[in-house]
Amino acid sequence: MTEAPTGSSPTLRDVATEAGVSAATASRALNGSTRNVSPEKLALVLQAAAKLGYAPNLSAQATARGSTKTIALIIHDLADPYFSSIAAGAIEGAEAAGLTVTMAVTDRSPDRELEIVSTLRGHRPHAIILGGSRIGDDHAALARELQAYEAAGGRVAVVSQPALPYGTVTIDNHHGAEELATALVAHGYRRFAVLRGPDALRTSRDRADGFLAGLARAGLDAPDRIETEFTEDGGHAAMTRLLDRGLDGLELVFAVNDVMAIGAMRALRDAGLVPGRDLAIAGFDDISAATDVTPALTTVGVPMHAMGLRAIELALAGNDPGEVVRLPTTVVLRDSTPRHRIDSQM
Amino acid sequence: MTEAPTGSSPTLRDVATEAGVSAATASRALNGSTRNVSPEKLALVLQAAAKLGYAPNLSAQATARGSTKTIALIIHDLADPYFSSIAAGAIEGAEAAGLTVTMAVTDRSPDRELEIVSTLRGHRPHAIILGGSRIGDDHAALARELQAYEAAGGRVAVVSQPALPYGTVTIDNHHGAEELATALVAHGYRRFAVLRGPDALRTSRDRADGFLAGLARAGLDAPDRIETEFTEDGGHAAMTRLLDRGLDGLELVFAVNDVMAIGAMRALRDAGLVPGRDLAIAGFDDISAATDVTPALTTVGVPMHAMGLRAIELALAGNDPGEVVRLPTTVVLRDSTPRHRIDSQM
DNA sequence: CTGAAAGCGCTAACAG
DNA sequence: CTGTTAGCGCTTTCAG
Repeated sequence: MTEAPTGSSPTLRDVATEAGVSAATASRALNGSTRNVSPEKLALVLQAAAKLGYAPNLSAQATARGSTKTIALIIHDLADPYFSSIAAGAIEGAEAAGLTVTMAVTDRSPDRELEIVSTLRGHRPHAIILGGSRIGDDHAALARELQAYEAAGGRVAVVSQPALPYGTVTIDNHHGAEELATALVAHGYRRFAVLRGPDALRTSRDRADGFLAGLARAGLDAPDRIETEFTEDGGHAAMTRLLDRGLDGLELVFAVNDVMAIGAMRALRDAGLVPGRDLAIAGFDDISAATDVTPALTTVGVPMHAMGLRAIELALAGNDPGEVVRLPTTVVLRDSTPRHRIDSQM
Repeated sequence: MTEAPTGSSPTLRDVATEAGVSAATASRALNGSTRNVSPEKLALVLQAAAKLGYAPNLSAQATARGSTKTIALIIHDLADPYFSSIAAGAIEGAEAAGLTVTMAVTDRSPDRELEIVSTLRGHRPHAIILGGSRIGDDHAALARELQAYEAAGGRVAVVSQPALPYGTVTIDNHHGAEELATALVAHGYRRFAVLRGPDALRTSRDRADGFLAGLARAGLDAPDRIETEFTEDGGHAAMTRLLDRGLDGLELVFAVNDVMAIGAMRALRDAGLVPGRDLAIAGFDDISAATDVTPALTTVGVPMHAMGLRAIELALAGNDPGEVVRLPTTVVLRDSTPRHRIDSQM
């Protein structure tokens, strides 16, 4: 691959000579304590810089200073609204702090994630943000890499992974799902099924368990649980399976995330049924698509943008190493779970 | 047995001494022409690096080499599926080439974009990718900044902005919309309205114009044009306005992008109407939400992911400076525009 | 093949 | 306030 020579960018020295001052003065005028340089020279330097179209070499700055103005953000999938919202929040927070965001995507592969952390470490970023829950439970290698980074003075913050010993911003998946269950029971529903993701996925587990807990608290039996992929197609497939088997009095299906729920709705329509009327559906996350679908999807709102933002703050503040910030979720009842008729109460 | 001092990462020299070789050899073993170092020393160095958890300081590497292994990606809005898909494609391409992506978002502000280009230039990235169409037509300052970057050996590629003198990957918005119009006319539609974005937005203009051209070719009159925001709320507002004013025989509304179309569908439902039945709707982009809504949205498919990918390739190849890659769009007819009854053909 | 030495562009003590 | 002098961590001639 062609190595484009960056040779001809004007350097600090160019600016300095152009302005008739020393490199040190130029540096001070452009960055350092602006206070200590005379107004005239300051103007001269600024003018020279503008004339030459000077842009400081950030790499050189970084090596000289020993620290960078960047934040490394690792997420699993940019095309997923869940992650891109977190990323948007993180970027906003970073920019507010005058930091640039470097970003890499893992495609949900733990191996790739490990590799990325290792590479990113080379950038000596101010902080590394892990933006999403991990697939597996095997953190050993990742933890070691992170450990090394932190030992060298780096900061780490994690979104939605209460498993690592770093500042973490998360939500209470269990509680959110429990509240949803309670609200749905109050709406008159009694016969549920749960569409859940792979068991290894902590998030999925917590949400499914929370939902069951909510039902249990209302004195209801544990519902059917169908395991499937954590994706829209997964939701579609699971619902199709459910339909094949016969609904048999089922009133509401809770999918552990919105995309699954949306897939389930699609399966219903494919079978000639109307979501919300023939079978109620609820999801989790409140991605923007939740209000685009018809009927609008009942779900649990997750403050994704805020999570990204808070993760940055957590990393930058750097007080309590293991601090956990738990952001509140909100049950959002929409048309996919209309108030249920009383006579179905048993 | 040298222990890395707490608070800083092990350096190349640390690895070198640990392995009992010179820094130069360590450098060669870890990066340079692996050929020129003896197998034993190679092994020694690798082992030492692993033991110390060494991660090369990329900034230092960059200053020494004068070039970086990064690509700077500038995007308008990460939460918008259109841009995040482009970004995902770009990231994929960059990673395939062993490059890291640095990313900044402009929030659709030209000033911010300019500022960002200026800052990014300081990173001396291998290439800068502008990932989306610009709001205004005033490129002067941006062009100058980019010019300076390129003069210093940087590469630039642009997505969807045929206005700048750089490698550009784009789609034929005009043609795509024209084809859509033709297809819809063939479906029996005759009375249209167009929801368009701000006039300054080139993309919006081209799509609206293309649609009109398609109708004109079929011998139909120019339809109503409503200008609004380029967002879902904009689509909602415009459609609401349209409803207030009375549909008056209107059969189909074409919104210049999918999010606007989805907003319009929402407005319809808010008014108690059924999209697709009472009024047909079509959009442009084919974002994933287009298949989530009910009825599924007729639209023009844009290969966003591929655009991001090609932009990287274009930048990296660096042959023709002003090369324009035009990716094909595809009309996708879905349920939001059912075949129209013949008797409405007037 | 390998080490010594000279930078890369910038910052940060130190004297003046 | 400002110039001089050292580096930052790494790469890369240039001799051996």
